[in-house]
Amino acid sequence: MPGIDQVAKLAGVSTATVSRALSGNGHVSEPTRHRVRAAALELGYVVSSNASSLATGRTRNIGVVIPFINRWYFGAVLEGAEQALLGHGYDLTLYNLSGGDDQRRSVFEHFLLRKRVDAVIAISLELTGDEVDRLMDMHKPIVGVGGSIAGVRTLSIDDAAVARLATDHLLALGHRTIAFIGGNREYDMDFHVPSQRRAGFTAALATAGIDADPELFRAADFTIPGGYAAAKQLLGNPRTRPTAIFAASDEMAIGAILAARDLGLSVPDDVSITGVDDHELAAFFGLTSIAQFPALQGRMAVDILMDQLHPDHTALASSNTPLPFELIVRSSTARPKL
Amino acid sequence: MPGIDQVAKLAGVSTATVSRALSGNGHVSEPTRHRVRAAALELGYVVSSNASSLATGRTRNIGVVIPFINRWYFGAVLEGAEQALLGHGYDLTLYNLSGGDDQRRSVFEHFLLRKRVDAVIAISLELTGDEVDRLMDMHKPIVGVGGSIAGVRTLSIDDAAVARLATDHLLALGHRTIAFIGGNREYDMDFHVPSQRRAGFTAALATAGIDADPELFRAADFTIPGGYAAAKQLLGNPRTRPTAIFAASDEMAIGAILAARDLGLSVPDDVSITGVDDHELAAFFGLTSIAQFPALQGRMAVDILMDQLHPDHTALASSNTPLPFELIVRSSTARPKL
DNA sequence: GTGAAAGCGCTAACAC
DNA sequence: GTGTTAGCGCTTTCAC
Repeated sequence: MPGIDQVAKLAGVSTATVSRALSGNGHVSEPTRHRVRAAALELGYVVSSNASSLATGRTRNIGVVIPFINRWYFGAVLEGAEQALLGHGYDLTLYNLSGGDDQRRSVFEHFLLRKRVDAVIAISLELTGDEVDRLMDMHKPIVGVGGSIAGVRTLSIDDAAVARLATDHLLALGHRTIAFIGGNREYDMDFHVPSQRRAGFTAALATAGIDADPELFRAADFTIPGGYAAAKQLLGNPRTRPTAIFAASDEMAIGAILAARDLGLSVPDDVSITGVDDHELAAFFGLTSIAQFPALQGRMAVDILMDQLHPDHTALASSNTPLPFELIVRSSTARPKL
Repeated sequence: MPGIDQVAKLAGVSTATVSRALSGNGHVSEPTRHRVRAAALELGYVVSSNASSLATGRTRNIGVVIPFINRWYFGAVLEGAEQALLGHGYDLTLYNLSGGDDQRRSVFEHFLLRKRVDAVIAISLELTGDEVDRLMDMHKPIVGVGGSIAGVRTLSIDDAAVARLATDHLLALGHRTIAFIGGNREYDMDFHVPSQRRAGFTAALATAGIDADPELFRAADFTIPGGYAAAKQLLGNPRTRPTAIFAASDEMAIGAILAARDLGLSVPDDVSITGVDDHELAAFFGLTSIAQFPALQGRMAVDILMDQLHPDHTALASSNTPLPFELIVRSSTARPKL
């Protein structure tokens, strides 16, 4: 493991020059730069990020805090962020907060504060004022994805608007008896995504002059089996069966499609179904969905951070940037049969 | 951001004592230890991991290199590793190698060598001799999951045995015309998992005195849609239709179940289907599967690393540890109809 | 454009 | 059991 001094010796310059030549900070003549590069290459020299971080105060490492890894949306955001960071020469340190409050506290109190990261990206996590303050105190930029956080730059889709769009699509097709599969309490913790989607759903119905029937609401856990079970309940009773279902996630919508099939109902002839996410399986199931673009969300979070970390910094200190979403109509929705 | 010297001042001791008291290395009297802890707490002091790493040469950070994030198996291994590392006070830096050769090279040449990680876990990646050497040169332990690598401590299931077990299950039920859905070249790159599973399949058939019919083999991409398409081909022709399908992954097996349903075939009455993984959806689909335990695999990899990093080090330098697997029989397999 | 030297914040000998 | 001190390997003024 050669050090900077060996490179300096080999190139016949000082360590200061090596540092400048390799980092691009400060002026070095072309010939010198070349000699240094050659020497570094020959020795297989790679800077020690610790020494460099200690000297500069910057780590080129971003902490990403995320509640799940193995759910499509979260994995996709993570993937997007990872690619973007790698492209900028940054590392990504992953903190998966699936372990409850203790773990969350320990991550915030010990891990993130060790000066190991330059900034943090929080995915679908509503940071507490205290958590934000501690990071701010250390001058660590934060960007949140998936909901707005007081005092923090965030990116999020307008969940109520998403739900309204989905519901309006169903209404426009002529549906009047529309069920909603939302989330249970556990999933409402952080940004109340399920509640907000339900609110948008209810609002859209209200605008169309329809009262939301509490019988047509089911809570589930954002998974395929959860959506399946909820839809079975909704669709099983022929007297109260809705002509359409809006599920707050594509996974649940896919579960609903499978439930309809198992009940001998045809989608969309007997029941129209729509979800949210544009999950990788949505096309396969012909699922009409409201796309949000998780990989893009990850990349955007990184862009904002880079902006904040590197002094072009036009940055608005705190604000929420709305994220794009888009109705993708496939074969799971149609006019209701007369 | 208070430094160690401030803590020292407040506690009325030297920085060395603070370091000892906080890290647990070296002897400090109980009262002193308490005073130091109290001072640290009061100031909100957290060690700078950079300074500490620079001084000790250890980072308490592990690099994890993984080809996919958003596939169930990989996500689960990652999750397992992450939990285990957090528990040991280690950070996890994630390198997702989905971007092709250039990215892979850059990760190995620049990122992993910056002395930022103490060790690396490679998931389903067959490291080249060169990649191994460079890491070894830096005295960085490596553990591989998912296949054996020359000179490296690895954990892997015996893919051929897994396939034999699945095939034997089908044979024991009385099936004689069994199709195999494997992987295409792209998925065979690293540890030849698809080829090995195919070999096990063929071997099991041979033992039963059956020649594998090349018409009953289809390559797919380890996804649900891929398995669906392959199964449609296999099951569509009534003259050549197999009575059972063994898919090299649960995702493909689930696709096959859906294909069978779409063709009006009953599972398992008309066709038995089995997969590998015990995917989180396997139970939902009643899929018979060979479970491997990815989260456990991640945890085991971490345990081995901890062992290697901390001087209990009974460690066998290089060897492959077989991983457990287990047949889980559900409702997707049964005797063939006469 | 380049070099000398003073840190960055901590740890680990080595003394006492 | 605790303090002193010399680094760990870089970066960055400040001179020249």
